[in-house]
Amino acid sequence: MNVQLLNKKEAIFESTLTLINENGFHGTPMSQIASHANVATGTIYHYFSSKDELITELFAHCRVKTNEHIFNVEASLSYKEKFFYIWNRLVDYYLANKKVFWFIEQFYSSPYYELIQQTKNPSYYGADRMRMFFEEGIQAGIIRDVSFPTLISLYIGAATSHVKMVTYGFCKAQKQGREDLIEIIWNGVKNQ
Amino acid sequence: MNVQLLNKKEAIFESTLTLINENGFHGTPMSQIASHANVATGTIYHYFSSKDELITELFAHCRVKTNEHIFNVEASLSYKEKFFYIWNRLVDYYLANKKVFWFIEQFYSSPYYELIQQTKNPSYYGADRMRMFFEEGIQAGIIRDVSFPTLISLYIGAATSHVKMVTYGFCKAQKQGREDLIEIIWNGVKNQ
DNA sequence: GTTTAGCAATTGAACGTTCATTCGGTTGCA
DNA sequence: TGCAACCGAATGAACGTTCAATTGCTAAAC
Repeated sequence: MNVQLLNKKEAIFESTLTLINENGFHGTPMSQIASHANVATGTIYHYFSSKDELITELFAHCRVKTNEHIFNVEASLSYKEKFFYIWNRLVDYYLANKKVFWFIEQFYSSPYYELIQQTKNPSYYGADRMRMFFEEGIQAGIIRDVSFPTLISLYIGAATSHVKMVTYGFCKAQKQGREDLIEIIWNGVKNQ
Repeated sequence: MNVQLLNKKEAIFESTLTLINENGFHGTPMSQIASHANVATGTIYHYFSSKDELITELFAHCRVKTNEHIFNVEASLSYKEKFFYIWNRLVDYYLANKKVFWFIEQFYSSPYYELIQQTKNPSYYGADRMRMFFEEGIQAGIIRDVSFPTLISLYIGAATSHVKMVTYGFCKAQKQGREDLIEIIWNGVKNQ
């Protein structure tokens, strides 16, 4: 697969992301994706066997990209620093890539997600590194032994809620709110 | 509008909720909603002018029902007790009405939400009572003076994330996790 | 160095289906 | 008598997908 082909697939991904953000899964015909990406309708079916596969693969693609970005962290940092750093990287990434954020949100809360949960494709699971990171902190006695879903609910839940607030325009003093949030979570989960 | 009519409208709402949960906004034809609700297709158009209006009104309906439920709280409780009580009511309500929860989630992350944000219909705003409740705590000096979006991100964000975890089947020890969550949030926002 | 075969990439019109919406007619209540 | 509620077949537009035809590239054959 040469560069040109990669570009076409990327263009299809990018157009799908943009149009689904504007019009939703329905309301985004393949023909529209095609013309937005400057390819013919049939070309999409050269890369993806169906609209469902296109959307499902785009989801996996977004997850991989997001994970690559947020876990790109200096090993020399202290655990606490990493705890803050990764969270801020996540919020930054979503704010800078709102289309990715909303596509993932839309996908999670749609029946699509149940479909891919049944498959075993590891690309769909993004939580492994997060789990490892939390376990590292628990085993070192730095954070409390709280269950993984609880930690995720706090850490990821607060990050996504914050991004939603900013996107909806409910959040004026963004910087202060962000710092408060992650500090409250840290204080809640750290030992002592 | 007599009782029979209310029942029909309720039946249409209920069927829409069920089918959209299973198949999404797309994948749920009006004809299917009609037969599931035991009415003719045309009847839906007697109550709603379009599919979009049906979905938008269903959203407002769900929000009102949810708010009615969670803010039904004993005035005699202390602020801290109310803080815990309302949060648990919210989680309970969503867990007992998963279809409502997922419909709201799907709606929020879809382009529908942007549409209704432009309207001035107060039914669509569910945050007012939550804001009042937080302001009450801040003014009484019981909770820290943290911005409203920050409080919402923690309080609602953690609740919805928890419900998602349970629904996805990631959350085994549900009871402990719930208690940990709201306690961590309380400790993070209370004064002293 | 040119030819040629073959396959991947690409096209967009055409197909068949599905779906939101309409509408002319019926029922039932006031 | 009139009007609201209700019906469901009919309509027409939109959409996912297919496919026969074309282009462009690569590499083997000469």
